[in-house]
Amino acid sequence: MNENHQIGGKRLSQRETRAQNRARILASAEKVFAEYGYTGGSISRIAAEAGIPKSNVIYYFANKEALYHEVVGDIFNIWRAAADQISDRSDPIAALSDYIDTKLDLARARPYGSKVWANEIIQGAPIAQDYLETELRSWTDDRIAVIDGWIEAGKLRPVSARHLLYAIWSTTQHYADFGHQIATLNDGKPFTDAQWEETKVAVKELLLGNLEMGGE
Amino acid sequence: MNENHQIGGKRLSQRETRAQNRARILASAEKVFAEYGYTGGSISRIAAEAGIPKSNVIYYFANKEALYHEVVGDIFNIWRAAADQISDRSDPIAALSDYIDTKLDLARARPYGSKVWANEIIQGAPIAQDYLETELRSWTDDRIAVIDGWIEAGKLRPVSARHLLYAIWSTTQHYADFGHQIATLNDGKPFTDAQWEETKVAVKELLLGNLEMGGE
DNA sequence: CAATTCTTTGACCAATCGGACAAGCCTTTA
DNA sequence: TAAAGGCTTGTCCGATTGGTCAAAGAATTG
Repeated sequence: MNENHQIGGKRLSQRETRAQNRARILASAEKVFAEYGYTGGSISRIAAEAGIPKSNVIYYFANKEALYHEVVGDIFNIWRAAADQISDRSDPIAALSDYIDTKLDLARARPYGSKVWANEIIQGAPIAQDYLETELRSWTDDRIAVIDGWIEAGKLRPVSARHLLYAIWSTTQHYADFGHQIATLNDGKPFTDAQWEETKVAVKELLLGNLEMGGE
Repeated sequence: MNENHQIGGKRLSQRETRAQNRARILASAEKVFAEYGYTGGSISRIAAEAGIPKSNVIYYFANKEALYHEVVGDIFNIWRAAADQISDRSDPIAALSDYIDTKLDLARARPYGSKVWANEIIQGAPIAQDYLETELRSWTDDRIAVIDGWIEAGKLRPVSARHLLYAIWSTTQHYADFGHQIATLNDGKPFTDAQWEETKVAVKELLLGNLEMGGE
């Protein structure tokens, strides 16, 4: 009996074991790929992080690329789900505020995922290219249309919807991807709860403060 | 005689040869490290990019880490020089506008350098930590003081100076680091001159549009 | 021109990489 | 409980890595 295959002393079925092991490997892989990049994130390092032998990683994922592909897909799907909050019918500023809040929450909750994605794009998206050309492309076009609709309806000051989206993505993800730099400039300490709240307020004010119609 | 050691058929001195070879290797290393990361950017790949044997790279740079260190230091110094444009005495909006313009120009001119830096920070700054703790730290503190001074003097709306700096860094560097994603969303084509100009206008409007006192 | 120094390069090395594979163990199923 | 299938793991492999070294070539110096 493997000690990993129980929770609170209760033995797990093979189904549960499989799910648990895959999840553990995926979490370790996300961290290791974030910290060392794709090439530097070796299977043995991922295995050590997960506390299992290297061979066991290969057993659950056909090869390194397949494992990496799942890690990248995970964070993309999480972001996509969060992005669907920008609904056409809501108040523009409220919708964009929610989106920024959610993105910053994710930057805090899943920094490794954000870093893996950043790494992937920096290196030319050898794996994620399909996501970019299909899902991200259509999603972006949709949201730009929504924002342009708001502008035409007079609910939002005229701005470049595309560059607004890019600014939201870059600023929010910056707090994950460059978290180490930010922590170093914060006396080496990661942000506290209060500092994350200040960040939300500041980012929203900077990016959205100028978009409200009839502003002061 | 080595064909590399001449410019326009004129033979070069050893001094010139040395400088030329080092520069060529550094440029190749910046590109390769950007595209493959530190671990993935092998010496042989850098050598191939530079068109010389691997041993020759090691001859000019003691080891891979030393070469990488110079690449990282180069881009940091370029950014620092650009940042000194934010002078205390200039008009706040004009100074910040110039800074954003310069950063976007650099994102376009040196995208590989920006990507190497991003990679380095994402991975916890194993090499650049000293830059962060000394030069970046004091530079950031200085500029925050300048911006806060502007606010106290009533020249700028009250904002978080720190988060404003982070927003400028993240948005401008995003156009380099995520250039592949942006190009994919731009029908697979890199930005034209006109699109870069639009970017400058849009970024400045988004980040600075709300900071002017007595605004409309 | 001779001696010295600098540059170039291929051969070589230990370490690590991703991955294959087989043997043994455990769980499920009939 | 017996057979079958899934899980775990150590061992092994060719390829690639960063780096050493010696020998030969070219430039500089006296």
